[in-house]
Amino acid sequence: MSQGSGNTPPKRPLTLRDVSEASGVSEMTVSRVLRNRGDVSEATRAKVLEAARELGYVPNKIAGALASSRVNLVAVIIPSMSNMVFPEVMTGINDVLEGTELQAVVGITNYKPEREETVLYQMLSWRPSGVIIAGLEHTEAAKAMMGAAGIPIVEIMDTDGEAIDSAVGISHRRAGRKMAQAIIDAGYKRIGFLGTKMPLDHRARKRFEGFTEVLAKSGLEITDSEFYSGGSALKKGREMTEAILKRNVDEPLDFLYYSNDMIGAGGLMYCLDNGIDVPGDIGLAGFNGIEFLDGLPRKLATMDACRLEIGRAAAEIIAKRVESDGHAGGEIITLEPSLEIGDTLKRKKKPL
Amino acid sequence: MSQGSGNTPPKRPLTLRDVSEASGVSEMTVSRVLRNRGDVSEATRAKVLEAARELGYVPNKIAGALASSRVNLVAVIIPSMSNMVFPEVMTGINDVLEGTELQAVVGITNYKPEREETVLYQMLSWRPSGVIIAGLEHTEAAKAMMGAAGIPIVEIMDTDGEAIDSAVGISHRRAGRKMAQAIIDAGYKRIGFLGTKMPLDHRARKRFEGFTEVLAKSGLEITDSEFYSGGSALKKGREMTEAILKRNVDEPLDFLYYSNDMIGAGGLMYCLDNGIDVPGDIGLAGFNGIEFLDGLPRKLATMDACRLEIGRAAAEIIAKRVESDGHAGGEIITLEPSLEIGDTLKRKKKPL
DNA sequence: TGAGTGGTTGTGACCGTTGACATCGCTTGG
DNA sequence: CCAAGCGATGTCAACGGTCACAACCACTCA
Repeated sequence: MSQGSGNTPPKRPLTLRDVSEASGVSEMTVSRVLRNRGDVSEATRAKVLEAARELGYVPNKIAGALASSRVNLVAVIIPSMSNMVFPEVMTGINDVLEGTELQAVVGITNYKPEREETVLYQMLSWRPSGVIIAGLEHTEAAKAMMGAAGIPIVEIMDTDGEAIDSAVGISHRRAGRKMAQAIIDAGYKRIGFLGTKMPLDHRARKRFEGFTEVLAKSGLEITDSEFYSGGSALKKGREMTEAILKRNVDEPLDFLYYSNDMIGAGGLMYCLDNGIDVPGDIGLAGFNGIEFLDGLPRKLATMDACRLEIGRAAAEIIAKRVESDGHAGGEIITLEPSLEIGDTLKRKKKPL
Repeated sequence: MSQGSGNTPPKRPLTLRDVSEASGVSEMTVSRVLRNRGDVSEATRAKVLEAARELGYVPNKIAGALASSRVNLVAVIIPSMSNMVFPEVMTGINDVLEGTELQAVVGITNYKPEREETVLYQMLSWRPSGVIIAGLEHTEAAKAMMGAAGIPIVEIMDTDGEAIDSAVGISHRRAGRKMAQAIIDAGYKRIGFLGTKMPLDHRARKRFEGFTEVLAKSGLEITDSEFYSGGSALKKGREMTEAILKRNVDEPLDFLYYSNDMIGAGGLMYCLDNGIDVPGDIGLAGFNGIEFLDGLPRKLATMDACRLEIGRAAAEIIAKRVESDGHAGGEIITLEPSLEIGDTLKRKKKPL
């Protein structure tokens, strides 16, 4: 329990005034130098920078933001950070934002609408330049806040629904349909579905809806299904797969559709460990296209959710709007998810 | 490209003044109501809340923070978000912070010291209440900034070195030593090492150093090694394992130590796919203890890095300091990583 | 020589909220 | 009956910057 710092006892926090006194110019000039704004002679610029460095001055953005009513923050509100999908969206966002003055600030909702509302409120109270938020489903209050915020709002991941302002994503219904069609085309008939308990995962639900819809058109329906929540997705995938297969030994399933790649990978491993021929005995498919799949013994069929691209596009919309100061908005970008057949979805007919 | 909002055209952003006028009291009273501070009669409180809700007023924390010089933000600076270790640290931090007024703000450095310096500067310019930063190695400028910031600083993950203020972590040297000892005790002799190219991953380096140190004491040394950077860790693990094994066919290796669990898992899968008996022919171990391992066909030996606990403890230090307003500091917490033998590290002697 | 010019620097108001303190209207007790 | 006491509310000056504009400084050019 010793004293923290060693050299300069930093009593009162430094301000522009300190730097201005140390360098013999006005605060305004210091401000200009530090922001590279307006003309300042090379001589004074050097003098000021030297003094600032010397003192270890760090500008106070709080004061700056208040005075200029400009905040270079973009609020990013997502449900989770621990499932490989949103980190990649973040990467896309950051890629784009790095080329601008903007800075992302992340809030996590854990898939809880009330939590989302709180987080949104917190973030808006910092008056960010824009909001990127996952999904189209929000509480009424949240929608109202975003509608009234007067800043660009981009809802990401999903375009099956009505956007408040702009949106970037894929149609999950369509993704579900597309996968169903591919499975049907490959000749599978007895299909099992494995996924999260969905009440709050709207995108998984929409995929499921699209999926069953297309099955129905071919006179098929889900033969059995299995749901989970929490825990290690890989392990859950194993367990659920075991459960669903053992439950259907008489008339065995010939395909398993997983609502995400991680449980799909678990299922794949279960099958391989137990000598089940994939895709001979049974076909498998997941959703997301996580790079992680590359290392598996067999490549799981999946559908790329365009995560990186979604992040990029969303950030670009914000950046553009901030720059042009324009209140145009209302841009909707629907990306097309690509089906990746992999090794686990090929059978009788040639696919697609 | 239509107009965004529908109902209330939000021209000028709302302020306390708007609410005060709408409810017929002074701005100060509104402020008090909204912060639950000081005595306000039940009647006015209700009136004010009603007006605020009606208008959709969101307080401006920028102005609030400036006036009160109190910012409920904690800067969290970490190298990456896409490798399963830091997300869990974040979870620990958030767990604790949720019980306080504090709010974490994350900055990502991508393991680049200059980037870390920039991010730190950016975050400090928001005058956060504390900083949680990964590692003990920083640029001189970064150290200077933190030393002079006058707020609690907690360096996490590692305690092999000198902390600026407080620190929470494990000794990676010790972790490396411990693993080496376990491997030696199990009777393995020809040991390969597989890891990241380490110049910037100080913690991996320290584990490596501790590891070789103990080997040396038993008259052993690393027989061969293999390094990678970027890409899917699982796949890289496979590839590197194949490479290192094929390079040593004459005198085969009997153990592979991986610098993280993900490449370890890839290695494990390679071995299983190729009929190599684990741990009979060869033993394997990783590092981190990611839950993901639970789903693998065989449980990889690993060492838990106490990620959740580190996050929690760090957040607690900050919370305590903020609350007590105390400038005590200098607290160092060294956690003890636990060895998990799993299925891939047992052979001649019985382990530990 | 004096007005015009353009680059540099300073001045004072203001951003929206909070802290400290003053004020107001009432109840209370000697 | 009045001072004290108290809860509820208002006033005003910060907080640390930035903005718009004024002022100043050579110089140039007629």
